[in-house]
Amino acid sequence: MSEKLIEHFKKYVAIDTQHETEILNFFQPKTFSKKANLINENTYCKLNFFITEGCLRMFFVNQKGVEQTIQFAIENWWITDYFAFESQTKTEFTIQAVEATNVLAIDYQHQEELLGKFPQLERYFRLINQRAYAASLLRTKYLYDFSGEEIYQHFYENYPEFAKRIPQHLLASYLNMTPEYLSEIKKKLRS
Amino acid sequence: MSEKLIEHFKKYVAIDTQHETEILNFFQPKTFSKKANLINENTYCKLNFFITEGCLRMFFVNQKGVEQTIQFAIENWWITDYFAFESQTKTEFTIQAVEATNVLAIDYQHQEELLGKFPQLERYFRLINQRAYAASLLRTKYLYDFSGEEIYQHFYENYPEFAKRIPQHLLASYLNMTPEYLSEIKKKLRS
DNA sequence: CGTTGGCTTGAGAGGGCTCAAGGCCAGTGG
DNA sequence: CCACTGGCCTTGAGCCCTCTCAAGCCAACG
Repeated sequence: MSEKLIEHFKKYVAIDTQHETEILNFFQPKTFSKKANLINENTYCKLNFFITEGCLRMFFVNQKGVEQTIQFAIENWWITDYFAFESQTKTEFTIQAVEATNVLAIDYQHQEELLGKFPQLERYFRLINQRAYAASLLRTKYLYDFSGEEIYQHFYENYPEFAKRIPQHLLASYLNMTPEYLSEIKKKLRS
Repeated sequence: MSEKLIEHFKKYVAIDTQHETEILNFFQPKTFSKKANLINENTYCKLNFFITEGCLRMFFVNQKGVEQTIQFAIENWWITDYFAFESQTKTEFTIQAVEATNVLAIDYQHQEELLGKFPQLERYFRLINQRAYAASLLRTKYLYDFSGEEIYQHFYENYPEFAKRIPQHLLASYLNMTPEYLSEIKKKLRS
């Protein structure tokens, strides 16, 4: 399971084989069943998660009381509320398992220690963050430019297998529309 | 002018005084007048910019042919299309000066060289990217949760001086609404 | 086999858009 | 220094995309 993380590191930076175990020792493997919460809204966000298997989502409860998913994460992705994680404050988000999920968790102090000991990982995380940031901006672009129908089509064409993997109402909440409206769009596209 | 960059580095990592000049030599100071383009859509995005004075915006032309601003950047911010910058591909965005603006520019190769020579800057950029990413997610949250009126109010309450600094139609395009509708909101809030 | 959660359908409503026109101010050239 | 022009902001009417609300249906699960 843990090899996935080392493999992922190695896509970006060099890691000595002899250090692999030491690096992995900084992490805590955890398993969560479907719908379990990894981090709760309004609590301190102490952990950063690397997903080795499964799928997580990050959501908040909007003014109307409805859960809005702002992010999904699957195998080989990192997820946490970086703002709360870094500043050691309470988060506005909940991170929840969409499926049964295995993660490697690391807390802030261990992460700092790890980065101090293996500075090349600063580069790894810089690149990861940069990508995540770029992806987030692209997402904003789509939300600005596309109608609901186009957003769904775009998503479906680019991630067909993922669209099937998650419940429709979660996809709707990620695409920023009601489940009813998503249903209507799908019907329209079918015909 | 250039001291601003060193100062900014020093907020996050340690820099030896004796290295400051060497570091600054990696950068090229540039000045742009209002409405000048720093990077054009559909060209290679070779530079990363640190703003020492002024204000830039990043926009794309949407399907209807209208410019949509997806980001502003002011003093002490970095801006580029990281996706195109990192992958050396053409960008979908234009970066333009909102006011007369001074920047320090660095191209991809020089940045890599700089990071190789001063690895502590990997940490600096990791933290910068992490913040940018966190901010981008928060922005998405606001767009998901708030109505146009609330988005404007929120922006105005949090950045009153900035709201006055930029033209209204650019603010409208950043807030994802038409200038006409922004005008209507302002009228409503006035009364 | 009954209950519950998720998906679908449909009618009605409204937030935000489009289009078109008018007014105001700043910058430019004479 | 003044007139003119073009860009920006405002107003209003009409419309459409997407939401709300309410009901029905189906599959999964205890």
